[in-house]
Amino acid sequence: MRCFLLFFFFFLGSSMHVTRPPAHHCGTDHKDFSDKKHRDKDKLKHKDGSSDKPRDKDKHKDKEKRKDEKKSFEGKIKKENGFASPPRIKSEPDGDDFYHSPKSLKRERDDDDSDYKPKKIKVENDREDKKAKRKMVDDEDIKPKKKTKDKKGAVADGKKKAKKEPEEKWKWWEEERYTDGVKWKFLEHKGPVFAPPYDPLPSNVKFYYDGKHMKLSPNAEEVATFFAKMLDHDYTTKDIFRKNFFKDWRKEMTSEEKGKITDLNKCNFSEMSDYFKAQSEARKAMSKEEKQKIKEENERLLQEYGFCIMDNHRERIANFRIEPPGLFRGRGDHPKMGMLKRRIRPEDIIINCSKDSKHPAPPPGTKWKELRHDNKVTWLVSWTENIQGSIKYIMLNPSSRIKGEKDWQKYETARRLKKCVDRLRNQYRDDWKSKEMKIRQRAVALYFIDKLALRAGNEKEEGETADTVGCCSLRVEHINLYPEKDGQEYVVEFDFLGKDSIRYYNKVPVEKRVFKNLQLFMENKQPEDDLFDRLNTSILNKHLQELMDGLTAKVFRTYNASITLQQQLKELTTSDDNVPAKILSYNRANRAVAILCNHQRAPPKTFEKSMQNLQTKIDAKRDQLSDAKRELKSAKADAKVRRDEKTKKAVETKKKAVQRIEEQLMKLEVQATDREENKQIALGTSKLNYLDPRISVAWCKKWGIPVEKIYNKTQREKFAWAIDMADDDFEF
DNA sequence: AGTAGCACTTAGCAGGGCCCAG
DNA sequence: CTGGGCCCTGCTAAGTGCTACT
Repeated sequence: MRCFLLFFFFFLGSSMHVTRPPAHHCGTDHKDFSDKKHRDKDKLKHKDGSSDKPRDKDKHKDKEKRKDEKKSFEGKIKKENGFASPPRIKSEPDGDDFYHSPKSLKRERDDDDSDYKPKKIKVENDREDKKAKRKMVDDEDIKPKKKTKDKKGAVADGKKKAKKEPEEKWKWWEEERYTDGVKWKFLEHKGPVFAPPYDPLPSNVKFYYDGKHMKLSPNAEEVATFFAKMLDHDYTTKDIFRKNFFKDWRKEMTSEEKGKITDLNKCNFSEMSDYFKAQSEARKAMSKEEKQKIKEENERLLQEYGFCIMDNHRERIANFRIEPPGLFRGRGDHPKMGMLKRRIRPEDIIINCSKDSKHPAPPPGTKWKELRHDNKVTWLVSWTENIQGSIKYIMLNPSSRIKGEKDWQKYETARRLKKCVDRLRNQYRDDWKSKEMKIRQRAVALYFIDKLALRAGNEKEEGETADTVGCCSLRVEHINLYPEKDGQEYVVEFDFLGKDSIRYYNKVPVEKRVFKNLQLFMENKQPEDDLFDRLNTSILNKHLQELMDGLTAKVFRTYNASITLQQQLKELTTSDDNVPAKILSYNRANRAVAILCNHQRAPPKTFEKSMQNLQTKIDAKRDQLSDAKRELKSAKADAKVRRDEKTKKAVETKKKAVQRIEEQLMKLEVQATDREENKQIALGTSKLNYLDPRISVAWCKKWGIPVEKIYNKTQREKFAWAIDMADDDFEF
C-alpha cells in the first residue's frame, strides 16, 4: 500500500501526476451548459444478494451535458475578493462603527442580567495547576471534563484585565473536557462588525447606457459598482455570470431604470472601473502616517470585536466581520455565479451567548433577528446567506480551546484507526468477493478512499452548485479501465473534478479483484450513471462506525496523510544534513502528502520570473565559487613556496571563504529545487488540516530544528498544544 | 432509507505588508 | 533606502457528517 505513495513521490519535480487544468480558459471554447438531459432520480431497488449485477442500465440522469470531446476541464477561475471598500477612518471616534455605538443600550435581554457581574477572567496560567501533564499515549482518548471550575488564578474584575495580553498562555490541553455536547458554560461577545454602508459615487463618475449618461438610483448604482469592480476578470464575460448578474441587478432598479436598462451589453461601467482603480492606487500611495492610522483603527476594532470571553478566557474570534455584499463567484462552473450576494443587516443576525453575559447590542434603531443561548454549539453569530440559503457563522480562531480540542481529538481518532487499519483492510478485501452488490461497492469505494485518499463524496443538489464529485458520487464517465497500460496490469484512470473544481487525474494499478468489480459496476450503464449506484456516504459511514467508534470516511484522509508524513520524514531525513537540507526533506515529506491529497494551487504568476532570478543568483554564486577556489589554489601554492605565517593564514582565510560560498550555493540550490517541486502544489492545506502537528514537532525536536522553521506564528498558535506536549519520541 | 437542516472542517485565492538584496 | 517578491492573513466557498423527521 505504501509503496504507492513512494511512487507518487518519485515523480516529483519531473512530471506531475496530478495535473492542473489550464487556469483560465473560459468563454470561447467553453461549451455552455444549457441543454440538460433527463435524469431519473429513482434508484432501482435491488434485492440484496439476489444478483451480483447492477441492472440499472435504464437509469438515466438528467445532468449537465458534459464534453464529448475528451474532457475539457474548466480550471479554477480566479476568485474576486475585492469587494470590501477601503478601510475608512472617520474623524469621530465612534463614526465608522455607528452600528456599535455603546450608547443606545436597547438590549432585549432578561431583566436578571441587569446585575450582571463580570466573570473572573483567567489571565495567566497558574503554575500550580500543572497537574500531571496529559500526555496522549496511543489509545488514550481525551478525558471528558468533569467540572470546569476555574478557581485559581482568576483576577478580580477580569473584564479590564482580560484586555491585557496574558503573560502566559493558557494551556487548555492540561484541563479536563466537557461531556455530552456542552461546548461552553459562559460566552460573552460584542457581536459582529457590519460591512460599511454604501458610499455613493461622486457625481463626476458616470454610468452610460447605450452611450448616454444615466444617473442611477443608489441601490442600482451600488450593484453596478460590484460589477464594475470585477470588469478585469474573465468571468464578467461569461454568459451565466452576466445573465445572473443582470437578473439580480434589475431587481434593484427603480421601475424607470428597469424600463430603460434592458441589455447588459449596452452598459458602460468604465468610468466606475477607472475610479476604483484610481482609488486603489491612491490607497497604495498613502503616506506612512495615513497607513499607520488605518492600522491602528483596525487594531482598535480587533480589540473590541475580535475577542470573546468563553469560560473565563479571552479568546480570539476568527471572522468577526460580516461578509460585505457583492457578486457571488463560486468556483468552477458554478450555475449561480454573478448573483447578488445581499447586504446583511442586524435583522438577519442570530446572536448566541450566555444568558448571564452582557448581550451584544444591535446597532441603534435596529434589532437582532434572534438572541439565543445555546451552549451545545460553538458559534457566536449566524445568518442565512441568500445564494444557497446556507447558514454562515462567526466562530473562534483555530488557537482557541474549542477548536484546538476538536483538532486534537481528530488526530487521536486517526491514531486509533492506525491500530485497526490492517483488520479493516483485510475486511474490505474480503468484501470484494461478497455476493451482495452493495457490499462489494462499499468495499471498492473504501479501497479508493484508503489508497487514494479520496473524499467521501456526498450527493449534491443538481444545478445548485458546480458539478464536482468525491468517491461515493463518482460516475462511470470519471474512470477508464485498462487491463494493461504502460507495462502495468489493471490500471484505473481517474479523471474528475473534486472539491473546489480541482481536477483529480491519476492512473493507478489496482488489484485484479477491484478491477473486475469495477467492470461489473460499469456494466450496462451510461457514462453519467453513478459508478457506485448502491452506495452513498451515509451507508459507508454507517458501516465504518460499526468497524471502529468514531470512524468516518474522512478519518482515512487524516490517517493516511499523517502516517505518510511520518514515514517520509523517517526515510528522507539524513542526520548529517545541515538545517536547510533537513528542511528540504521536511518540505518533500509535506509535499508527498499534498500530492496524495491532491492539494493544488495555480502556479504563482511570478513563478517563471522568480525562478529565473534565482537561477541567475545561482550562476553568480557558482562563478564566485570558482573564483574563490582559484584564489585558494594560488594561496596554497604561494604558501608552499614561502612557508611563512602570513601565507598560511591566507590559505586558511581562503579555505573558509570557499566553504562559506559552497554553503551559500548549496542553500540556493536547495531553494531552487524546493520551489520548482512546489510549483503547483499547495503545502498549506495539508499542514493545517491533515498532518498531526506532533509529528512535525517531534521531528523538530529530534533534529534540533527550530519549530519556527516549520510553523509560522499563526500556525504555532494553532498548534500550541502539540508544541507543548510532543516530545522527540512522539509516534503517530 | 431518504431528506433537509444545521454545524463544523477543509479549501484556494487575493492583496498587502514585510523583508532583503542591490 | 527602495523596489520586488515572498509569505501571511483574511476571506468565504465548498466540503463532511450528524440529527431529526418522514
